[in-house]
Amino acid sequence: MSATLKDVAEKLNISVSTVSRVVNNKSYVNPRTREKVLKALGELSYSPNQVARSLKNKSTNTVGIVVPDISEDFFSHVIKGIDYILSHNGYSIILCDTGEKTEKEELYLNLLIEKQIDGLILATVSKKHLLVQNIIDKGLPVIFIDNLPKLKNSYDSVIIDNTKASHMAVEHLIKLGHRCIGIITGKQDETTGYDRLLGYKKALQENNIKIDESLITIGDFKEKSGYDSMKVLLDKNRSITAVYVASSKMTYGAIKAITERGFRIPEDIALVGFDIHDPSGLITPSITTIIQPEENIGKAAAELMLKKLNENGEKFNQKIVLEPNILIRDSCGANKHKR
Amino acid sequence: MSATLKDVAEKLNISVSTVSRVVNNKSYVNPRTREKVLKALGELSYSPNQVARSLKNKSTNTVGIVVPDISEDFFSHVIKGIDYILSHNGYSIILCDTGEKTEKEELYLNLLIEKQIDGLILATVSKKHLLVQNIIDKGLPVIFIDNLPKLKNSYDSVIIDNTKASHMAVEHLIKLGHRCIGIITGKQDETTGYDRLLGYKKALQENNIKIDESLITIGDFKEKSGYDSMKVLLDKNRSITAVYVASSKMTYGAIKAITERGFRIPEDIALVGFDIHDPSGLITPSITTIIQPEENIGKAAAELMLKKLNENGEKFNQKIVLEPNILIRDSCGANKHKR
DNA sequence: GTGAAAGCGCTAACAC
DNA sequence: GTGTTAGCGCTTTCAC
Repeated sequence: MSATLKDVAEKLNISVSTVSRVVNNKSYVNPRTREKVLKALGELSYSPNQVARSLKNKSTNTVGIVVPDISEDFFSHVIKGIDYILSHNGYSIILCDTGEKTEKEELYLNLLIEKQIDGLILATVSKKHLLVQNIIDKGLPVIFIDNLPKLKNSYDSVIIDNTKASHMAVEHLIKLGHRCIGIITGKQDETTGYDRLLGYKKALQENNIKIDESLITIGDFKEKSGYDSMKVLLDKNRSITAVYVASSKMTYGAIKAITERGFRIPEDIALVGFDIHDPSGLITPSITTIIQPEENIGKAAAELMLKKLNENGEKFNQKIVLEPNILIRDSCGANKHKR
Repeated sequence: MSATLKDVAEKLNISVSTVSRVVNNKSYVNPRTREKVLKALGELSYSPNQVARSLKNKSTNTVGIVVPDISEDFFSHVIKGIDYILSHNGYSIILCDTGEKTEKEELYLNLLIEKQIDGLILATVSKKHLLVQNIIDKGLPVIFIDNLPKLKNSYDSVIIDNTKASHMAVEHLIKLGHRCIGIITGKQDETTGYDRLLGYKKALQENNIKIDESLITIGDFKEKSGYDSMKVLLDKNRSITAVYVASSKMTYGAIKAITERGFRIPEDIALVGFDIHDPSGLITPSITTIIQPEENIGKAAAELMLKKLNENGEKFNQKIVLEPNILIRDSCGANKHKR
């Protein structure tokens, strides 16, 4: 076992409070005793017990992070950004991967509460917000990322402008001459899915293109739904010349469907994807895509968290909206296409 | 604030110990009082304070995970595996991303000690093992993954058979008729880099191919070093027909170098990469690659950790070695190639 | 079957 | 400037 304040105090025949004072650099301590203590601290290689501190201080310097899938590029990068900021400010993170399961999310939230986290950053997949509402009501700082819940009051969040993201993607296709543009978005009870459809519609309307419901498909952000939706689009609407797919995995699925049906990208179908990273630079054709500033989302969330943690008790209810980017690569070609 | 045992006890005019007993289901409690307590627990929505428990029990049910870069596919998948197993066993994880910095690694290790973690899973980048040696000597369960340190005694680890991985890769190239095969491996003071070179040499020797030092290059697992090393290989050795690259990022770099020099894969240079995932299936040419069973590495590490945690005090010093896989795709062609 | 009491390691009034 | 004390919320002997 490692040494405690008491051990050090006994060794020097002084009181624990004095030792505590030098450890924490609080209030004056006689320089001479201070020296002695410092020396003893080193000799016994004292290391403060944060659990005891936490119990006393009612603060663990820990924030919980709950995400659906840590192996997704998006989340791993967000987490990297969070950890970068929080670790520089004396906080550590307890990471929880829900595997996109609502029940697991609940288990984790309860566990985190028991562990007395100081704050929570949450990418929720749940539709029932009772628990998280309780947590917020209790006064624990909570910041939502990625997907936003429907709660009775406003709350803190860091997201990208999903409407704008879609708008950018669809604008791009329209500028290239496409008018019959399909979309594969996410479920409409998730803000990400909803907003991404909204931006699509807005872009079309602004360009006086009639919205054709047969060009709209709803997936679940997973690969198979992208594949299935794309097949539906190709079958239902023979004049489709372009498609915008609102998640990375669905994009992969959609591309497989397009290829299987014997169409070429971008010659037959132009495509804008989402969150397509391609670190190898070898994806062919390279995919024009919306990119979220993941690490910055993480950093912004962490900074907002620090603010909430410090200006204790204040309710900010900030909604930080970062700008998405569009990365123009080859999957839309450069010119007007007709199929 | 949430209710404490004391709150519940006072409400019922009984002692905290009784309440504690029903919460923990320990020793007999009169069924009638038990009922009453259960009811009160619910009414006050009691939630145990794990910090207090931890202080008392000297166990936090938390394991620290320290990795160089959480946004790397390899680590994010390993972590997913770890969390999957540990969360099912009542443990949570504190995640630390060192950004491949030795100093940051040390900071984190000290922090984790202060937070009184019950165990540590570590992918170290450090060459100085003083601190981690101390941690092990203290009796804290430590498991190494990915890269292994040189310590005075044996220790627990979960890795893949890196020698075998290289052997498989090079065998594959030899079978295809290549005899002049380059390698880009990692630093020789890291076990990963060393073992991967070892397997390369073994495969050549077994096939009576003389080892040519000009075909061996050492990178640092990052993209640029793969790029630079490949250029060196192509320049130094005009008869090279194949290359094996021992990390994902270096593979990307190497491919860029090959392309820039105007060579084709696999026609001019056959290539076997490492950890190339390609969820899109769109990388062209698709890369034949060694694949590590990441989630299983994580799961194995977590299970070993649980074992150490439970059979308290025992020293296992197990070295769990998982099998790598080779995924045959297109980057080696199918036949004998000469340049 | 239940309660009283000590103590985990620390901090922070409050004395002196 | 330093020591004494109480207490954070919990578990666990030890009595009764």
